[in-house]
Amino acid sequence: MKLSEAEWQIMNALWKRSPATARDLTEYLPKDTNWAYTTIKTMLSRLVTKKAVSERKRGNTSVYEPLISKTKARSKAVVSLVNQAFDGTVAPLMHFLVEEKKLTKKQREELINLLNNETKPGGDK
Amino acid sequence: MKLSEAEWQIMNALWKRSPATARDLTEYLPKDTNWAYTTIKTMLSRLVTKKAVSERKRGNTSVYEPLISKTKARSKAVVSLVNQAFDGTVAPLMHFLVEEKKLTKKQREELINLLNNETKPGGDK
DNA sequence: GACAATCTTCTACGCTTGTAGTAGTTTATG
DNA sequence: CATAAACTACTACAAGCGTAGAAGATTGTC
Repeated sequence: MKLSEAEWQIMNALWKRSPATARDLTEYLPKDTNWAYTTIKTMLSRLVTKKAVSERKRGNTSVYEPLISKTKARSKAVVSLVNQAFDGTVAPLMHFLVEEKKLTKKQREELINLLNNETKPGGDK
Repeated sequence: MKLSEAEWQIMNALWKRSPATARDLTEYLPKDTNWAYTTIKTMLSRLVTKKAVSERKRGNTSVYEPLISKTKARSKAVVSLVNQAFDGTVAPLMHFLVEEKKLTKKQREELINLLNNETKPGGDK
């Protein structure tokens, strides 16, 4: 299941504020996202169809919750990008990031740290 | 200008083999891409319209060439991903890559090296 | 209880994408 | 030259996406 751009917006909002009604979401979407209420509903329905989001009724109002984790979605997205644009392997992407994106000294140090600490177990897989 | 998935395929082929006819491309596309010749032509036309590829005639045959660099396209793609899925900043993506993707010892060392060598100048911007 | 506010479900519509067929034009070949 | 092979330009068409309106059901308020 691949998320479209607009769907990412919704999911991002939902990950921030989990059991949420469509109305709630309006506040958690980027301020420059001026979607009609029904647009949000449409996106939510589509996400429900895709099984990316669950829907449950409280009174006559739907309450939504993500069914896929942010980590999972990110992972998918990264894999797609890598396959599409980086010959299918992560290393060139890393390379690219390190070379192209000027990291601050701090960021660089932090990464080096991360890299030195053997791959840590667990996390939200 | 954002490239679609299929467009990436074409561009990747074109970056590998630059002045190329549609026919040429068939050989540079992933072997599992069994597109009809006219499909490739359609994609190329669309890319020409988008100004991502140039078209010039040799006899009655079109010869195509990329107008945007791979680096540029990659950059765009990374920025999109970051905005969409990583809160707009590169660091979390790096984090993610380092944590989620198990890198080999070698890759890790290489990266540390990269990180230590102050951001080098130039490259194909 | 009547009216307003809110929700929900359906329907819509133009644009992009993936994929390709058709018909007509050029070129190569016996 | 006649015919085949290769190209081009145009058209098509279904699915997905971004965006939202309309009509009907529910609920809150005076």
